[in-house]
Amino acid sequence: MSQKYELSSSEEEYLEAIYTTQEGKARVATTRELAACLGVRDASVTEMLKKLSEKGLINYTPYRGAMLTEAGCKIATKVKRKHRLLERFLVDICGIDTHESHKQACEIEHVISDKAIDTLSAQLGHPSTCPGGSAIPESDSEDETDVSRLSEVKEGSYTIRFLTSAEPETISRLCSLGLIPGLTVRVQRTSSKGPLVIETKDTQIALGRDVAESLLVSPEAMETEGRRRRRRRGAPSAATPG
Amino acid sequence: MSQKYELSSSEEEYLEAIYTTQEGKARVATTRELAACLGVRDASVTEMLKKLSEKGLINYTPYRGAMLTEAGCKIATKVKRKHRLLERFLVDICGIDTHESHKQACEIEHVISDKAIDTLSAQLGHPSTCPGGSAIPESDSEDETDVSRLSEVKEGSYTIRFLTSAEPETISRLCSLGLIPGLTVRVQRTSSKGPLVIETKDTQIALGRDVAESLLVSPEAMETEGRRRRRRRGAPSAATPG
DNA sequence: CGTTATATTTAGGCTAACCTAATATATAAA
DNA sequence: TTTATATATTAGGTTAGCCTAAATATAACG
Ligand SMILES: [Mn+2]
Ligand SMILES: [Mn+2]
Ligand SMILES: [Mn+2]
Ligand SMILES: [Mn+2]
Repeated sequence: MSQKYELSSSEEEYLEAIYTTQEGKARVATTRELAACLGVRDASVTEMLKKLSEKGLINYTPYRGAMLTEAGCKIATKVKRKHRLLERFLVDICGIDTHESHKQACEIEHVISDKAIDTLSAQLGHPSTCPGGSAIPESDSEDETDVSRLSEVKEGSYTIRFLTSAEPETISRLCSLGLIPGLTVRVQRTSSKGPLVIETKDTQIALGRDVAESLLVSPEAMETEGRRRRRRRGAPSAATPG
Repeated sequence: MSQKYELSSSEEEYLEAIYTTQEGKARVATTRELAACLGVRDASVTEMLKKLSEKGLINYTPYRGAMLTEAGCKIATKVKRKHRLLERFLVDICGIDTHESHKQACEIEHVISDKAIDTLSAQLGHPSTCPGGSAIPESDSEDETDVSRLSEVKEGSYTIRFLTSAEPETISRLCSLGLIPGLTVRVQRTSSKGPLVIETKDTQIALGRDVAESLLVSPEAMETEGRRRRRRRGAPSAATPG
């Protein structure tokens, strides 16, 4: 049933392109369209369409065009989701320009795992669109992570998940305060105006509202499986020396 | 001089492997070692060593082994840095297990840009080791973090970034003086002893040395190129629809 | 309907990065 | 030093994914 083929980057790329041309109106994608979209020659497209058809990922009628099958659509959607989330990440978090972020996203999308991308999505607050405005498909695996901006939470304990800001200095500042992912902080007072006072292990810090906005936190974690595993890491593995 | 070749993932991979076998002791890497490390056959290694040698990235003596040149080492270091930072990211932030994170990092490292990885490093608080414990090489591009304690700066204009103190009252005091994050102040005199005199928009304030210590400031920001560009982004580009 | 223009496929090549098998060199043992 | 073993290189082959040019199918037009 569910193909456990390992698809090549190129095969995924073609599926993604078909998905894109079909987006919304569900018409067939023509050879030329795809060639233009992918920056390859028509002949290369034909070749790949035959292969994808044999794998049951598209319905292909020679001289007529191609259309994703259920199976193909599932894969394409996943890839597109990764692409768009990665763009969000690269643009919003890393401050990469849109052209570069597209290029990088379109490579990383083929190697990043489903699990990693779901976490990333949570980190970003489950955005619904990519920087260009296109919709980001939902994940099929349910993964509730409760992430919000530090500037919006009420009193209590929170774990820092991520620093989001395109401004390097903001990040530097947060780092120099030790406010890095993994740290648990207590939010002390939250008057709707003025600085936010938070307490770390040994210090109190007042943060400007704007800065607090760039800190993504989740409620002090109950012991989750993922976290427990993470804490337990450490023992340098001889097998994967980095 | 500085090779503006675009290297393939594979070429980078070999450089990285040579780097790894050389790490610490600077001996040559043998064909067999590399083959084992990369999971390919000896013959494939020989082939690639010749190519890398021609590109001036390694010193290769047939039957003897290979060693990175200055140029090759620079590239290998960059790749390794990316690898290890990505592992940190995938393990710490995404909760991926070490084996998987190694595999993913080893692919992403070849496509993620220098700029993106530097931002990521900052996000993670500039970690010095990968999850396995190996050192993460420094970035060659300087990334200014310019935060210091008010008690230590010389005359000039500064912006208050944070109030840090173990004492809740200190923070309250500073807040009541209007010394909150975001405010720009001029430091007037800095005798090495005694109170510090600072000037805000409309007042002069004398601060005790100890209090000044809990104020983190950065130099009044000039408009940097990076910052300007970043602020300007935004307009969704029709060219790269995600 | 025939003719022309456009879109698509087929045929035949190329390159990077692998591989196996055969050969050559270097090192260790006798 | 000669021989045996381990290591490295060369020669020749395969595959995926691209290409160009030629052949063919479809669509558009008078
Ligand atoms: Mn892609
Ligand atoms: Mn893509
Ligand atoms: Mn790699
Ligand atoms: Mn690697």
